[in-house]
Amino acid sequence: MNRQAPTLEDVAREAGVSRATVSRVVNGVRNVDPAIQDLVRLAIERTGYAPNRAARSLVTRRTGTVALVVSGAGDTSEEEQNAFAARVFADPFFGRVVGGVVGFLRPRSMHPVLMFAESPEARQEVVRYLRQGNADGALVVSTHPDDPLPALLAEAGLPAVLFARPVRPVALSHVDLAHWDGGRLAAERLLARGCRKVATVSGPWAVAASQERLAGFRDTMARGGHPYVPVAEGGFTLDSGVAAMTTLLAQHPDVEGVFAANDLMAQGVCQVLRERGRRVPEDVAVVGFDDSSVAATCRPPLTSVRQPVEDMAAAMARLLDEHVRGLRTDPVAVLFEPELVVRESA
Amino acid sequence: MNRQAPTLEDVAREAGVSRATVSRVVNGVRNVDPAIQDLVRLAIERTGYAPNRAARSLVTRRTGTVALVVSGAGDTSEEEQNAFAARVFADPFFGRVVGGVVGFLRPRSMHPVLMFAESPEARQEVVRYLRQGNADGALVVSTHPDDPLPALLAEAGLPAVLFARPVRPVALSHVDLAHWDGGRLAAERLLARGCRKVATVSGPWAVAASQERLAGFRDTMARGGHPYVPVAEGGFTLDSGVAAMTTLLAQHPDVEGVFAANDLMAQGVCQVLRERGRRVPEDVAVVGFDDSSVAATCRPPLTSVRQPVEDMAAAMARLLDEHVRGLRTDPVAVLFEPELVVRESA
DNA sequence: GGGGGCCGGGAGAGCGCTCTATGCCCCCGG
DNA sequence: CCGGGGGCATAGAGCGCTCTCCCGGCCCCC
Repeated sequence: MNRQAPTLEDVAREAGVSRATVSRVVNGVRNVDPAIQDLVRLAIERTGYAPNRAARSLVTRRTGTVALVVSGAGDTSEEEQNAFAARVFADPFFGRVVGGVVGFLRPRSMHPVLMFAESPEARQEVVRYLRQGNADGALVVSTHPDDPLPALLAEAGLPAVLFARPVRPVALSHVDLAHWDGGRLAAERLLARGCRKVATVSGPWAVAASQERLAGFRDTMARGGHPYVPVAEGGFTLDSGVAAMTTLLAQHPDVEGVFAANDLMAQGVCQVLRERGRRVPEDVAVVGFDDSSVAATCRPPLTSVRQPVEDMAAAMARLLDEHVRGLRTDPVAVLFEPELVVRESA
Repeated sequence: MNRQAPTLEDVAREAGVSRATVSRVVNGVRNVDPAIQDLVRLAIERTGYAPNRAARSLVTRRTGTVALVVSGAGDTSEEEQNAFAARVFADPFFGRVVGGVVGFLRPRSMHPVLMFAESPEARQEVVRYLRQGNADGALVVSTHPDDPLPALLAEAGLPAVLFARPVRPVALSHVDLAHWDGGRLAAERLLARGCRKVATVSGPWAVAASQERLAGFRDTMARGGHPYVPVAEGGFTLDSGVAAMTTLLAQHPDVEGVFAANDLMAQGVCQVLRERGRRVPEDVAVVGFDDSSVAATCRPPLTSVRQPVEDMAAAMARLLDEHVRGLRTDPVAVLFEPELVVRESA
């Protein structure tokens, strides 16, 4: 690539018009004589012109880029930083988020830049990145309830949208699921199957979503005549599901139905049950949460409460776009409804 | 954010020096009087200055951004496009690639923008994106051997580095694994365990890596006195591993060792074996490939041929950086050595 | 037939930064 | 005491684009 990239000036000269006219054609604004439009388009074709985005965004103050930030908790050690990305994507959830975000951005010729904010320095880097005008705003997916990044962004007045409602209120828009209803759906399914003895593996206490799923589940079970439901806390990982179910089974060997707060843990639950000689769903029915890819590949395939992650991620991108363009100024919360997907496990 | 972001000019005024001096301090070049440096730094602090990247890259013709492209095959239908991202990240492999890339980029204040090129339009978009100067170059991970993107990039003279050697030679640098040696390591392990009857689940024929892993495995088995090794072709997915193993087991019920060309398929292999009443590794030893996260979470944990994906990804980023900065002009191939990680499955 | 509005196009001023050319000042040698 | 040189800062010219004026011509209406 020795030859310089053609500029607006070159195209203008080629077409025999002014820079401004070419710019108008490129951006499709104002009325330009159709004949001249063709002339310009031809010149663009001939010169192989591609508008320089740096120059454009220098004046428009827009970049067409958004930061997609996966934000961790406090202070991840230096060594763990490299593994953070791999760990994050080990959960099929994030692939779906990326898919949803890209689905919205692509038709608009926008692009996501991937950032990880699992340490104080990394968080500062995110803020700096946005302040420098590298991206128009941030889509933040927190893996930890105490994530300080949202507050940092709000404080700096940077456009951002969160996945899930933050524990501490922050002046940012977010999307979320009606977790309580998700818990309800799981309970209704187990009740409908006639399960008498029911237990649940919840997510981490500190996570609001865990609490709500649990509340929805318990309230509904109570209404169905089962006021007491044993709970074991998990950490949304397969291993934690195994551990929680092992505990539950020791205390309640006669369990007939289990609700796990995500599919990964439900998979662990199934493993433990099978190893202990219980058949799923004949002896014990299992309901998962998320309807992620593991729900389908699990043995047996999991009945799961579907979280429309792609739609939620797309909505995040849409909200951010509206904030960036000034179409929306006040923070807003968009709530999605879960749905029960019945497979074999319950 | 109503107040305008401070500019170099503002800082210069605040510090009582010229724009150029502030620029020198910010970029740490040339000799600037230490006293004045402090003065400037103080002014930067006070004004909360952050250099505008668009303006900078307009003159430096560098962006500090690289495109991380996951490139598919031919023409994915419109509906599938959204799911492509999710499918891609369902393979733990990509999470590791992202981790390796970010590990290299971050210390240099560079960032990856995620792109998917699974349709002709999407490929054009990648080329356009780079030609517009949105990113300095591309890191390309192809999921399909016939991927036309590398040729497109080479033709346009855009800096790019590939993961894995392309089938059709292309004037681009790439990193790759010594796949043949990987196959050899798997064979040696099964031979050392005394497996007599051995079979293998290969990757797709069209993929060069599959061929080489298979060749290394077969050649080594032959040298060990087993000239005939049954093969079933898989597609690097869990389902395809299940299907392939089902076929193999039907034809060779007395199999004692299985080499699967990646961990996902090895997991499928283990599932089938367990369902058919075979114990792993007591009855049948299983060796996987990649040493991905599923290798550790699989039951039993998989003995696997480790592919240093993070290192390879980091090397891609480093090569791209060298190409972009003109430190390297001719394409180069960097080869990595696999390593056997012994767990329980073999 | 003349004036005002409107439409299509051009000129030029920046956007915020880098970097070259230039100038100032001080120190040193003759 | 003067000329020369080197360190350190400044001035200013762009980088490629958008966008606000502004101007010329045409149409329409009175």
